Amino acid sequence: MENSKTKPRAQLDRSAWVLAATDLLAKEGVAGLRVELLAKHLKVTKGSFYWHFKDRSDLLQSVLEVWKEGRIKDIVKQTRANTGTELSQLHHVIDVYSASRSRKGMMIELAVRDWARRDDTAAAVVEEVDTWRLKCARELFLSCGVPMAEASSRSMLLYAYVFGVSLMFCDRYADNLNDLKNDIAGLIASSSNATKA
Amino acid sequence: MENSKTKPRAQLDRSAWVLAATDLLAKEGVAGLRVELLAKHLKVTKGSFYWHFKDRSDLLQSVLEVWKEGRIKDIVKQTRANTGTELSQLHHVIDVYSASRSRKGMMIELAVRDWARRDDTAAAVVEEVDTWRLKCARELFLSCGVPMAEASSRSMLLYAYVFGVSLMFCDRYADNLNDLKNDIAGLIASSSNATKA
DNA sequence: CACCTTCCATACGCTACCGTACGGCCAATA
DNA sequence: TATTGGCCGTACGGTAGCGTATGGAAGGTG
Repeated sequence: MENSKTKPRAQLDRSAWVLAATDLLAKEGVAGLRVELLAKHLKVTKGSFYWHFKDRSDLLQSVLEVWKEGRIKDIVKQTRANTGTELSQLHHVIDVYSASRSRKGMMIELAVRDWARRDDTAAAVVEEVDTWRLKCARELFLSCGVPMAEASSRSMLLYAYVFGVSLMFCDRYADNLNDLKNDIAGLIASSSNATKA
Repeated sequence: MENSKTKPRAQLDRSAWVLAATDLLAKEGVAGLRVELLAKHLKVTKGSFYWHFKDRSDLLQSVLEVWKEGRIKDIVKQTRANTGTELSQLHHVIDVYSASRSRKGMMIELAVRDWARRDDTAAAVVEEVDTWRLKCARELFLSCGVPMAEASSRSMLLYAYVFGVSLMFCDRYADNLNDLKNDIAGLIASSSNATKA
């Protein structure tokens, strides 16, 4: 019989560790993702950790892998547009990836990207995820009738904006932050060549 | 007589430490900014460090302060536009702050912003710098004839894009990266209401 | 020359962390 | 019930980093 999750003494497996590690990564960054601290969060000792993982970098590798798969699955789901609704789908993507929407997801995203600035493995993962996202967004723009070059530019602008705005503390500027974000979404998505939003 | 900088045995002062610390910050992030490592880079021991600084956080505080002053001075310099050239001035700002232009400056910027995600002091500094930058950019847009709300939106978009694109590894995507960046700059700066670019 | 101030080196204790060795608990199975 | 293997606790050595204490070199000043 499988482990019932009602059991107080649930055994930990790799995925539980990776999940908790991702949480800690979001809060503290890669440098703060330490195995003994993580073990304390999971109410066990590192003896458990070194049973499931060869070493710390083994965990980090798994965190990256799981994050990559999740992000790729997510982006294809979010950009699967029904014909004729591509424009609203674009706004949906901007909205979903907007910082305040899923704060935790964005914290992970930023931690991974900062990680990637100094680690080639993480950089490769980020690059792969970006490639998927840019590809999906570009196709949405193309479906809206935007020409190829502009579709590429707007896709890049879209994601650069989404990540960049989460690096700013814009929560403290505008009284009407939602209006401002809607305006910006309009600037990114509304094309001069395609259907007027 | 003051210390001549030609002396091989130049005494270190606070600013020399802060300068080197900023370099290390750019490379390794806040977590990697350690005093003994920094001392090794400066070919001295930490005995010197603790003469000039009370502790590590004293150094970090100074790094933040110096960075803030430098960024504020820089932004008012970069956005001081002659009448009639505001639009080209906007493109200039985008170009200057673009990632590949001043790689080192952007690495510092990203390190500080990641730092600010977990430190309130750093967050306050970043917020102050952002306020200045947004204000200066907004005024440029206003000078171009863009209405107030749109000027705010475009300013936010501008900086979010600039920081965000430096988080992406776009060097590996486009064969014609410059064209793509120019296109994006056009999207940000060219307004539907103001003078056509 | 004697003396003081400035700046740095050395040595120390302390903590946090990594990875390993090994022993113990518990459930499943024969 | 006896045994086995999966999972975890404990203890250890080793490293890196922080901050302190203290001594020493170099240069200015009386």
